[in-house]
Amino acid sequence: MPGPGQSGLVCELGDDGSPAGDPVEVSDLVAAVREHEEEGVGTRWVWPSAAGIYPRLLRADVRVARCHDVALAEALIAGRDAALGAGALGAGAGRAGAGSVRGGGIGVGLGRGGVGGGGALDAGQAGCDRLDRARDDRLERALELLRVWSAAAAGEAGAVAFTAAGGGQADQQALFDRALAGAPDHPKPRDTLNALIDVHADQLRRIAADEHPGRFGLLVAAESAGALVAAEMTMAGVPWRADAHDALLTEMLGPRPAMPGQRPARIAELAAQVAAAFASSGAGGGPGHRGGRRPVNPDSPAQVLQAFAADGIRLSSTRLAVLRDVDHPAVEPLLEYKELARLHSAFGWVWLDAWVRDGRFRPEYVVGGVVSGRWASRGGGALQIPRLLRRAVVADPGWVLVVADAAQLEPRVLAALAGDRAFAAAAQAGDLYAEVATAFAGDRRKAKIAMLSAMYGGAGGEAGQLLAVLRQRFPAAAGYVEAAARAGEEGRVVRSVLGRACPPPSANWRALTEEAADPDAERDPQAGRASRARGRFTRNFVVQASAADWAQVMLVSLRAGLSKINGRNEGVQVLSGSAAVAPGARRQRPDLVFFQHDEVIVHCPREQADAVVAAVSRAAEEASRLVFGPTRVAFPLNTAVVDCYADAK
DNA sequence: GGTCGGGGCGCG
DNA sequence: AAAGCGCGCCCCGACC
Repeated sequence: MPGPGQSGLVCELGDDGSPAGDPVEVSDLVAAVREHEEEGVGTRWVWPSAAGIYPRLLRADVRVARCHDVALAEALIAGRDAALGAGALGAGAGRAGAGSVRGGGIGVGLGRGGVGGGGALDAGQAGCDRLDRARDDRLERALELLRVWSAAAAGEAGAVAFTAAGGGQADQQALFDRALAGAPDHPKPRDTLNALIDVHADQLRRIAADEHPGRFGLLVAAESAGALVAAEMTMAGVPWRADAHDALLTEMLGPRPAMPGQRPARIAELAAQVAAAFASSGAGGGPGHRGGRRPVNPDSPAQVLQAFAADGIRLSSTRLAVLRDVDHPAVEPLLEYKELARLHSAFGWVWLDAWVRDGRFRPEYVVGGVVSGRWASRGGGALQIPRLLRRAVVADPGWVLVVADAAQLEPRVLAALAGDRAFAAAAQAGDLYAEVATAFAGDRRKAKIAMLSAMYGGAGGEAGQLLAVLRQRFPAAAGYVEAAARAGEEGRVVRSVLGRACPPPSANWRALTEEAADPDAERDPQAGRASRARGRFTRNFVVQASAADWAQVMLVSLRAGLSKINGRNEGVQVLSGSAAVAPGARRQRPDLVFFQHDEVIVHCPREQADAVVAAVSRAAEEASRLVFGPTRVAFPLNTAVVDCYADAK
C-alpha cells in the first residue's frame, strides 16, 4: 500500500467507470494525489476505503476534494438489494428526484472526472438484471481483495474491522482465515487496481438501476465525502483543555487519587453513606438482621435491589427514574453516587490520559456505523460526552468555535417526507412545537409528547390520546409513520429519503411471526411483541435515517463551503511537493472538529467566524434543497460563535 | 485467567 | 417526568 515515497498505480476512468487509458505507475502515489488536487480539475478518487488510505494522505498534508468510497458504497447498495428482496417500501416513493452525482472518477485509482459533465449516475444505463453467477463470483473475489487492501492500508493499527458489506461474523472469520492461510497482505497493485475498476463500474450500474438513481447517487456521494470529513476531523481533533477538565473533576470528585483504581474522596464518601443508610435501617428491622449487614456495592444493581428488598421495598430496577420516587435514606446518596461514579469511570482522569494529547481529543468516527446512517464512534465515547464537560472544549487563543445544531430536525424531516400541508406550514416556523401546540390548546408540552410518540411509537400514558389529536390535525404526517410501522410489522423493509435501506428482519423474527400468523397455532405473545418492536423500529427508521441523510449532506456541503474560505498562512509555508510542515506553521483555515447527528462544530480563526456562520447557513439550505427538493418546510439552525462549547445555548 | 450478556446511563 | 427510537462504554456476574 502506498505511503509517502511509495509507488502506486493510477488509472483514469470514464464516466461509466471504464478505464479511459492505461494505468500509470507513479513513483510516489501520495505526491501524485497531491499534484492532481493542485491542478484543480475536479478529480474524484475511487478507492477501496477512505478510512484505509485517507489518514495517510492527511498525515502528508494532502487533502482531496472528492472520492468514491467503494466499501461504503457497497454497504449501501448491498443493503438496498437485500431490501428489494424483502419488499421495500420507499420512504419518498413518488417524489421527484433530487440530487445528482456527476463525473467519472480516477481509480487508485483515480479519474479526472468531467466536472459538470454528464451525470454518470443519472444516465439511464441498463440495469444489472442479467448478472450471471460467474460474474457475481468474480466481483465477490474483487471485493474481498479490496477489503484485504483496506485492512493493510490502515497500517500501524494492524487488523482493522473489515467493513462487512452484507457479511456477518462468519464472513469476516472466513476472510481472516484466508488471510492467515497466505493471502497476500499487500495484494499486487495491478490486481487491486483491476478489482477496484470492476467493482466501481458495477456499483455505478447498480446505482443507476435504483428506483431513484439521483437520490441514491447523492447518498453514495455524501457518504463517501462523509468519510473524508471523518478522517479530517480525527486529524484536527476537538480542542480540549485538560486543565479545565481536571479542575472540573477535582471540584466534583475531590483530588485525583494517588493510586489508580482508588475511589476519589467524594465517591468513597457517598458509597459509605449508602452502606450506612441500609445498615441503620436494617438494624431496627426484623429478627436475624442485627446490624451487621454486608456493605452494599452501589455499582451492583443486584446488591442494591436486594438491599432495598431487605427493607421491604421491591423495585423493578435501580434506574434513576425508579429510584427517584423511592422514600428511603439511601436514595439520595445513591443517586449522587451514580452520577459521580459514571463521570469518574467514563470521563475521568483515566479517559483524559488516554484520549487527550496536545490539547486535542481525537476520536475515530465510524461513517455509516449506525443502521440509520448516523455515525458511530470508536473509542473515547465521542458521541456521548456529558454536557457538563463542554466546559473543557475551548477554542485556541485567537480562534473561536462556531457551534450549529439543526433545530427540531426530526419532526421537520417528517413534515417534508410526508408532504403534509398543515404540518409543513407549522414547520415553517422557528419553533415547530409551538405551532403544533395550537392543536393542543396551546400546550407545547403536549405537542412535543405527541410528536415524539408518533416518531418513536410510544403509546403509553397520555400519548394515545395526544396521538389521536395529532392524527386528526396532521393526517398525512401521522399516516406516513404509521405506514412505515405497518411495513415493519409485516416484515417489509423501509428506506430513507435518499434510499438507505433498513435491515430486513432476522430469520428468527420471521420464524416467530410466521408461526403466529398460522391460525391453527397457539397465539405466542412473543410474536406480537416482536412484530410491534419491529414496527417501532421501521417507524423511527424513516425519520431518523432521513434526518441522517439531511445532516450528512449538510456536513459535506459545509466542508465544501469551508474550503473556499481562504485565510492567510501563518509561519512557514508548506513547500510544494514536500510532505513536511515546518514546526510552528499553522494553517489559518477553518477546521470541522465535531459532528454529532444534528450538530457541527467548526474551529476557526476569529476573523473567519462570520464567513463560517454564512457557510453553515448556506450548507443547511443546500442540504434541504438537495435532499427534499422544493419544500415549504424550513430547517433552521441554532448557531453560536463562542470561545467555549458550554456557552453555546 | 478471559469472554459475554445484561443493567444502567451518557448523547442525539 | 418519562415514554417510544438509535448508539458506546462502564461495571457486574455468570460462564468457560
